[in-house]
Amino acid sequence: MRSYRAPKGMQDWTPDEQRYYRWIDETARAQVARYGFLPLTTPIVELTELFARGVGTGTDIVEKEMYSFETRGNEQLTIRPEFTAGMMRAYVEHGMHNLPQPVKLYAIGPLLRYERPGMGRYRQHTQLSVEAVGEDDPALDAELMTVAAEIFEALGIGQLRFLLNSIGCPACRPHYVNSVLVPWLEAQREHLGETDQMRLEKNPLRVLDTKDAKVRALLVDVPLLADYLCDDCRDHFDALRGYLDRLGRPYVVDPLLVRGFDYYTKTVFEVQSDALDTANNTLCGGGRYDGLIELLGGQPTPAIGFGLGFERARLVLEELEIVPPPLPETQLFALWFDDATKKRAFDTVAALRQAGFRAELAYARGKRSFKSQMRAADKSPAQFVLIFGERELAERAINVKEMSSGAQQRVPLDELTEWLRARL
RNA sequence: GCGGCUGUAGUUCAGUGGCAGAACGCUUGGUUGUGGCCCAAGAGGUCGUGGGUUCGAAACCCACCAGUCGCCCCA
Repeated sequence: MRSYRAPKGMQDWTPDEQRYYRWIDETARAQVARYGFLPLTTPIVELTELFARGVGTGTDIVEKEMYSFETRGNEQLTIRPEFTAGMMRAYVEHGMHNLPQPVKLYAIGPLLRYERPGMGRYRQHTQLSVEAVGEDDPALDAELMTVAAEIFEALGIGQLRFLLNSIGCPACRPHYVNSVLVPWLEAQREHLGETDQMRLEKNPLRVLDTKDAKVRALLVDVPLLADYLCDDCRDHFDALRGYLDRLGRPYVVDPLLVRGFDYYTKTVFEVQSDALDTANNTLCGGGRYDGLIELLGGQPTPAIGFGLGFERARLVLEELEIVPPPLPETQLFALWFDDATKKRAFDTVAALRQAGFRAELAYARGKRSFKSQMRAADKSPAQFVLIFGERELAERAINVKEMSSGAQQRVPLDELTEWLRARL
């Protein structure tokens, strides 16, 4: 029989790896809570139409990366490829515009995208998504970028690059794209590679994001959106930079930074790490999406959010040799000699667990040498080994051995709990 | 989806046409009740999968699958 593997681009989180994800999860929750963000859990699937409309029919995600299916009831559903559309659907559905604004929400969970997997890119991956809805104050933009930074700092990850840009709004971007950028790019058309020519047709802004070195060189002269922003977008961007400067938070304005979702307006940002020398070095990406909620049938409502990838954060932690705090591990390990002492060990371990200790028993179907049991105890993380012998059985006591020192002491059973509490 | 590289034990890898290997890890034992070091024994592999070439394939050829690097795109 053939053995099974996890589906392509998907991975198990083994016990050894759990500590990374638990730590990232707990750290993220603690950091966003300091800013008043509250957890929101949405379904892992939504109507396909929600993503088509929200993310944009022209995007790669909607065009070729969604896990979509039809239910027995003929609903067209899609496993979420991102969080924002579903969270905004929930905002509208639950009338959260009636709450004090902004409504600050976060979600953590798996997303699925049918992509070609590689290091740092998986078909199923995990994100923290942080969204603040109902407010267009650039101070909020600054705070959102800051909380992202603080999550990484709390994890001990430094050496990050914060890239920032404004991609304008429906009042100014179309004019720039149609009347300035496209004509300029058309004039350079012969120098563009195949993919950049395609982008020029489909999504001209993305040509700015090219990895083609020749095109990048040309782009030093490209007219920048920054010079064509409307007053509102310019004021917003200037104010955001002012707030970031007040915080002393370093960032780089990258006038060529654009992002893949159709819904972004004004602020876009990315956090990259030099610790990852792959192409997938973006740890965190986000931006403002002031038009999305109206697009999904709600009142016109400004909003901003970002996504932070757990798998990539973990890769950086490993690369930097940052070891997460351990999960709760076994404190006590009980050994025995024969049937009678094993029963006493079994009972005592059960009682110790009831008392709140993490305790394990040496197992064997029948006999097992004491040495073998002691080796098992040595491999366990237990600090103390509880030894149940015939002599101790008679005296209603046990020997407690501290593994780090090898020191051993006889403790009456009645006093065991107290004795251990004083030491663990 | 396109192109390059790589798939041998749980892990890291050796083996380049002639018996499937090493190290580490794992299990058990090393005599009457004590771990780490050491010693011994053992378990664990359809050599990624399927086809082809050959007297003979882990090795050579093809396809597929998976991983990885780059592109596309993204966390």
